[in-house]
Amino acid sequence: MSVEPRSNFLRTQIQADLESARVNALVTRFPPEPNGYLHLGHAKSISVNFGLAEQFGGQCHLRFDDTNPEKESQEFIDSIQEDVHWLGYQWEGEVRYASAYFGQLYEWAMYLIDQRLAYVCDLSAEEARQYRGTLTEPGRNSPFRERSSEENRDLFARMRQGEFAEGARVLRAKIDMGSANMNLRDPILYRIRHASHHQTGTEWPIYPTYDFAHGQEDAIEGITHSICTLEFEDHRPLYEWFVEHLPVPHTPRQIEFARLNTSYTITSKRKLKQLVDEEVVDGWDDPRMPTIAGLRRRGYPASAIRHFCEEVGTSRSDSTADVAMLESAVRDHLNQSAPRAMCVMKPLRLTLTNLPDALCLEVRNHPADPDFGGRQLWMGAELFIDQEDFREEANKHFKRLVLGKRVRLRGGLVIEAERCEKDADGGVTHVFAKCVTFIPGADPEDGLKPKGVIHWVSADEAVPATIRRYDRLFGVPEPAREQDLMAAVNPHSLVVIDTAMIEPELVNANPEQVFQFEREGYFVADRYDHRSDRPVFNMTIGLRDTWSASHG
RNA sequence: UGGGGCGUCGCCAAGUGGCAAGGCAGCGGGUUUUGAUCCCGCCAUUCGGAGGUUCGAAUCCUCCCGCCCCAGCCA
Repeated sequence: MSVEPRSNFLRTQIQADLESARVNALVTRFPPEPNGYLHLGHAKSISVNFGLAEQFGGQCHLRFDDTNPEKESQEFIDSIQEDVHWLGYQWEGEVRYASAYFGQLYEWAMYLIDQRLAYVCDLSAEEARQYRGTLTEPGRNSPFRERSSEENRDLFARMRQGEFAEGARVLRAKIDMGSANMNLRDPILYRIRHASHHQTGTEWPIYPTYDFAHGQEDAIEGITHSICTLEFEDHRPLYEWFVEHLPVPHTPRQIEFARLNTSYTITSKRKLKQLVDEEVVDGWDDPRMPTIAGLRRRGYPASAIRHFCEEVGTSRSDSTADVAMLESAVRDHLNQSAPRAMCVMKPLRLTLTNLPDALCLEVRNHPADPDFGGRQLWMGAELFIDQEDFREEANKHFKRLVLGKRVRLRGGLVIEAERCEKDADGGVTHVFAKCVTFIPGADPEDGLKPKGVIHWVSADEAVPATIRRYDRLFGVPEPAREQDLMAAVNPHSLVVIDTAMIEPELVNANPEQVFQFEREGYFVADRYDHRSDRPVFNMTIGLRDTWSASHG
């Protein structure tokens, strides 16, 4: 089930770096800002960074890039660690924090000041924006650009002491206001924030920006390959500028790859939050959410998510992977790992008119893997089958139960429908059938084998259960492009069925345990809501269906 | 319109001058006590376009076209 690592530009590059001894051993890092829940896009980054370290016998760090206290919290730090673990990865050593390097970063800022490569700028945010110029016009030098090192040291030290108001001053690198690369137009290194930080409390009234922090964090940790997404490409010259001008202990290198987009899904934090806030979903871990917590609650195996990330590849071209690839990986893994069971979604009473005694059937838990063992199922005269599996009359394409026709009850006998009862509206309420065979697994003696098999549960033993059937949250392939996101929400993304009847053993399912309900799909015992006296299963994904689409 | 990237099958994606991998989707057929799984077969004479170099080009050169990113004291 594991996928062979396939060739991609990162592996090629790392291989070359190792062979040329540019680096001795690979060290990567997954550096989320703890300001939200991880989603499928993060899973890709995690799989790239941890996967590379695994493949090349290197290390991967987990580092919280916590340089902006206002948006971050401990809650996210905890959930991110849980998600990374759940995905099957373990970071090297302790969890790292950018905030743990604030002291070193401060010293390096002073170093740049001494080198006359950084200065305190008193321009307001609005003024700074005007001085920056535009994409086609160069910027102008700040009037504060030529302050002496002494004055800059004093001012920066006082910024650090908390003497100034937020927005009053910033520390900037002195690079080139005329650069065609906006990031080099005297980028901001530090800003004043009188905010409490989840790790450092009120120790720091100034916080380094991403640009001033990231490469140096990498250097401190000995990261050899700092892998990020394409939008940071323009930041690379700045990343390198700091590494070059500062006395850092290592020389990390930034490499960018295209972020993962998946059809029918959205990964914008703002939009996901909107879904939660407007109660379109039941929370960040709603089984319809593309968050790791949501995918987990949906029953998607971590191994399938890893498989998908590997299969989709890693390149530098913007692309949108078909969500069908993810679904295929999920079915693939679950087909092999999920024990089979039976669940009747819409029960229709079936009476076997000529069954002498209840039978105890021995049923396999997996059709292809004997290691799953078997279970005993009682088949009495009173059963439930699905309403969808019976018709009074039908053409030959309908391979289920039809009046006067035969069908096999999964794991049991071959029966033939004799008659049915209907309610005032003409809906079938009860089917009567006779057994054509009486030995489980046997074929009819007259040689007329049924062409269909349907699932069933014992009316006496089956237990009622709540089934939550999920479908795609959005009805359009690129919801991110929708002007009105809410209008693109699939109104049938969740259908709750309270009338389902399950095999009795299923009440003992462990939370998060996935079963294949035969002929229906894969279903997971809800992590939080499933109880033996009140079973709740979430539909992970349906079985591949090449019939109903073309035949209704 | 400045700078930086990216264009290989419906969707991903290998390929780095020598016969265009693979996966997903799709389509045919076989097996099957799940209309599932599994198995077999089909699915790019052509790589955004046009020129050029070469015995030979998706790969090198030139021009053109399209898409993405950058003007936060976010990351």
